[in-house]
Amino acid sequence: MQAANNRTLKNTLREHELKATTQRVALLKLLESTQEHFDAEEIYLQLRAGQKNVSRATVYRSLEALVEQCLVSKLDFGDGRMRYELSRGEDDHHDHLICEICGKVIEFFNLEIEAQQIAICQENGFTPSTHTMLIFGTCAECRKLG
Amino acid sequence: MQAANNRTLKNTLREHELKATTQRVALLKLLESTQEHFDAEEIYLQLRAGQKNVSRATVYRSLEALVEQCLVSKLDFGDGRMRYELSRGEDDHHDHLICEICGKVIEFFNLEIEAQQIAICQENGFTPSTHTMLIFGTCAECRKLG
DNA sequence: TTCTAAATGAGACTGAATTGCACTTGCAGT
DNA sequence: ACTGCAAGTGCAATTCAGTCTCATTTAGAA
Repeated sequence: MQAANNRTLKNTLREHELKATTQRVALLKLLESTQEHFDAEEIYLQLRAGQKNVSRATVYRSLEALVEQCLVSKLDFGDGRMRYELSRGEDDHHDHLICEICGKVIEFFNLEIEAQQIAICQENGFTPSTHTMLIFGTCAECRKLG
Repeated sequence: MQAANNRTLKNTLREHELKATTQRVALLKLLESTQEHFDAEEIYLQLRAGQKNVSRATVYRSLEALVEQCLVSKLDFGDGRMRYELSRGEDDHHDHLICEICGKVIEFFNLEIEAQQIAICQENGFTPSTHTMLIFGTCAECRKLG
């Protein structure tokens, strides 16, 4: 949404004890500029297309560091590639509807489901840390076209 | 649970238009004998340990065929390997709690969550086909030991 | 028993992700 | 600003799950 400038991005990185390298700033900037869920290769290609010199290894290592600092979320849509999205803070949890036709991703959050999850964990003496919920199917647009 | 004999397993395969090869029978028998969620490599090694000659390619191809026939479910626990479990029929849907310490998997089913999922899909004009829900955390035993 | 489409085995191959190592750079301390 | 060096990067080699090719074998119908 808001286009944070490089200074802000650098500060964000430093606040999380990460060196503010040009590669990391460019990567964060890219993720900030989109609502899409890119995979590592797409991020690599986008950065290259934007005249940034980055290697794949750096993309992977930077993403790992950003995920570790909770600045970025790593998503597994079950197709063999991990996706990444900027996380909007600690309390930004949401789950995903994924269109099997066009690949579109719709985010959602449901308090009732979250509550039930906690209840289920309690029933099983289980202490939850994270959870993921994916609903696959067909989005409205693809349904019309189909 | 019940130990179906080879004859039954062969019939099951034939009912699903799959040739009842020794490899497939052995694979089904293995899955039937456990509540664990093996990955392909574990299945391959178990079959080999049981003096069955099977190749990795056959394990993968057989699992694919069995999943296609809904005799087996393919599960993605997000660690880069797919797990497989015998499915107990069309209406056997359940989700999973996964212990991050010991790897134990607890199955659960919650009608309220299922209902909410349907509601969410309707709100978004989304037609669901399948869904997965994983809750990661620490199981009761590991919590005690921790 | 014979025939043949389907299935298998062995190993080459793919694609995402990781690693080793030499080189570069952000930045803290002067 | 300059310097030192740990942290970060680039490249290429490697790993690892899974897929594919193709020659050989086999289930099961005729």
